[in-house]
Amino acid sequence: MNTRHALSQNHLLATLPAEDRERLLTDLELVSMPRGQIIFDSDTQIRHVFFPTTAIVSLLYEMEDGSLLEVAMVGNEGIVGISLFMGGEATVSRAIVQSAGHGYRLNGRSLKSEFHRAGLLQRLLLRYTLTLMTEIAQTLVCNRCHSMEQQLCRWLLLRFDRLPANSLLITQEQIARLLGVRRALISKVVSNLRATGLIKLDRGRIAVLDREGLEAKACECYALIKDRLDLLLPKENVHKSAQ
Amino acid sequence: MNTRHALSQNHLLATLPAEDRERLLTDLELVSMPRGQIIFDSDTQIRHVFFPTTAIVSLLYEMEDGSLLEVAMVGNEGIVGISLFMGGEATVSRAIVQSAGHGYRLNGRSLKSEFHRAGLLQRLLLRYTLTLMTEIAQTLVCNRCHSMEQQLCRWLLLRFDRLPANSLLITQEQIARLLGVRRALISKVVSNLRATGLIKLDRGRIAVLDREGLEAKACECYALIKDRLDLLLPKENVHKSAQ
DNA sequence: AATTGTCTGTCCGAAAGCGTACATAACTTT
DNA sequence: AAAGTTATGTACGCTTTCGGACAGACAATT
Repeated sequence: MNTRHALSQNHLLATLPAEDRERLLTDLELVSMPRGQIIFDSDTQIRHVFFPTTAIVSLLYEMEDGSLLEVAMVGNEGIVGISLFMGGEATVSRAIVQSAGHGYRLNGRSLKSEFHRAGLLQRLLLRYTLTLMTEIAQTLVCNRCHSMEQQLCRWLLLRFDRLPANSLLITQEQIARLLGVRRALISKVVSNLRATGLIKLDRGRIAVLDREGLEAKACECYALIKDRLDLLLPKENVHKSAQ
Repeated sequence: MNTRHALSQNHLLATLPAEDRERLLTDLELVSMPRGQIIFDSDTQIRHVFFPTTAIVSLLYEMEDGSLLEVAMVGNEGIVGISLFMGGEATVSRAIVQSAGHGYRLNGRSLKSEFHRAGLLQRLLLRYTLTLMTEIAQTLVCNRCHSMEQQLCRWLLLRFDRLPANSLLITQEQIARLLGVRRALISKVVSNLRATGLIKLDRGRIAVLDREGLEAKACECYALIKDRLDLLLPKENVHKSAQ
C-alpha cells in the first residue's frame, strides 16, 4: 500500500493505468539513490532503468579533458535509461545522481517486455524521450543566445521544479562544473541574485526566496521547457492513478 | 526499378529488409525538395515524414527575436518528422530544406502503421532518434567548450558527409544565422580556413580542398557524432538491400 | 556602361567570459 | 583552541565574441 502510494510520486508511473502498473509491480524496487551514485556509465550495457521520485539525476557528457557537462536532468517527471528501449546498445552519456533521494528501479528485461506490449507505457516513454530531446535542444540554443544569469535562473528553476523542498544542496563549484563555466562566474551571478533578494545562499545550499522574480530573470527557455514537460502527461490520468 | 535503386540512397530505407520495403513501396513518393521548403512548422500537425536522399534538412528552433537556430541536420542518414511516431502532437522545432535535393515522402498513417508492426523499421527509427538526440547533446557541449573555428569545422564536415558533391551552396550570412553568431565572425573563421588551404570560397559556395585538414581542426565532437551515425546501421544489411 | 543588389573582408569599442590567483569566512578535525 | 579543509567573494589582464559600421568585389539587370 505504502509502495502503491510512492509509485505515484513518479509522474510516468503515476500515469499508467492500474492494470499496466500491476504487471510491473513485482519488479519495481524502491531504492535509495545517494548523491554521486553512478546510474550508468558511458559505453556500458544498461541493466536497469530508474524512475526517480525524489532524486534528481544528471545526464552528463564527458569532454576530452575529462570534465563532465550536464546536458539534461531527470527527476520525478521522467526515467533514467531511455537508451535501453531506444535500442542503443550503450550510451555516450553518463547518469549520476545529483540530488539524493529515492526512485524505483526496474530491470531491463521487464521494461523491454512491457515496452513491447505497445501499450500506454510505450506511448509515455516515447513521448518522454521526445520531451527530453526538446529540452536538450532548447538548452543548446539557450547557451548560444542568453546570458549566464538567464541560463542559471533557468537551471535553478528546473532543479527546484523537481525538488520536494525549496532548497538545493549544491556548491557553486559543482554548478560551474555541470554548466561548463568557471566558478568565479557562477559566484558573481549567484551573488547578484542574492543581492536582489531572489535566493538565499549558505555554503553549499541554495534556497529560493522569490520564485517569480527568478522566473522573470530567466530566459523564455525555462517556460518553454516547463510547458513541454507539463504537456507530457494527460492530466486526467494523473489523479485517477494516484490512489 | 529506378525507384528501387533510389530508395536505397536513404540509409534507413536501404537497411529495411525487402518485405518491409515492399509494404511501403506504394506509399513512398519521390519528391523534389527545393531549398527553403518548409517541411514542417512549429506547433502544426505533421502529415508526412521525409526520408532525404540528396537533400539536407535543418531542424531549427525559433528564438524570441524570431531568429532560427539550427539544432541538428538531417540528410540521407535519417528521417524528418520523428515526432510523428514519437507521439508529439506537434513539435517545437521547424524543419526547412537547407540544401536542395530529393527525398521520399511517406504519409503519416502509413508510417505509423508500419511503426506499430514493431519490426525492423521501428527498431531503426528508435535508434535513429537516439542518435539524433546524441548529436544534439554533443552539439550542446561543443558550443560551450570549443572555439568557433572548431565548431564551424565540425559543422562543415557534417554537411559534407551528407552531400553527394564536395561543395556546399550557402552564404556566410546564412551559416551565421544557423549557428546563431554574427556574420563577421564566420567571415573571419572561414577566411582563416581558406588561407590555410583547407577550403575554397566563391560567393555563396564553399568547397573542401583538404578534408583531413578540416578534421584535424575540428574538435573531437565531429568524430563522436560521426561514429554514432555509423553505428546506427547494421553494416551487413546495407549491401544486401541495396540491389 | 551604368546601376543596383548581394557577398565578403575588416575595423572599432564594448561586453562577456576565461584563467589564475588571493583572501576571507565557515565548518571539521584534532 | 589550533590547524586544516571547504566554500565563497573578488580582482587582474587576456581572449573571444558582440553590435554596428563601412568599403570593396562580384553578379545581375538595364
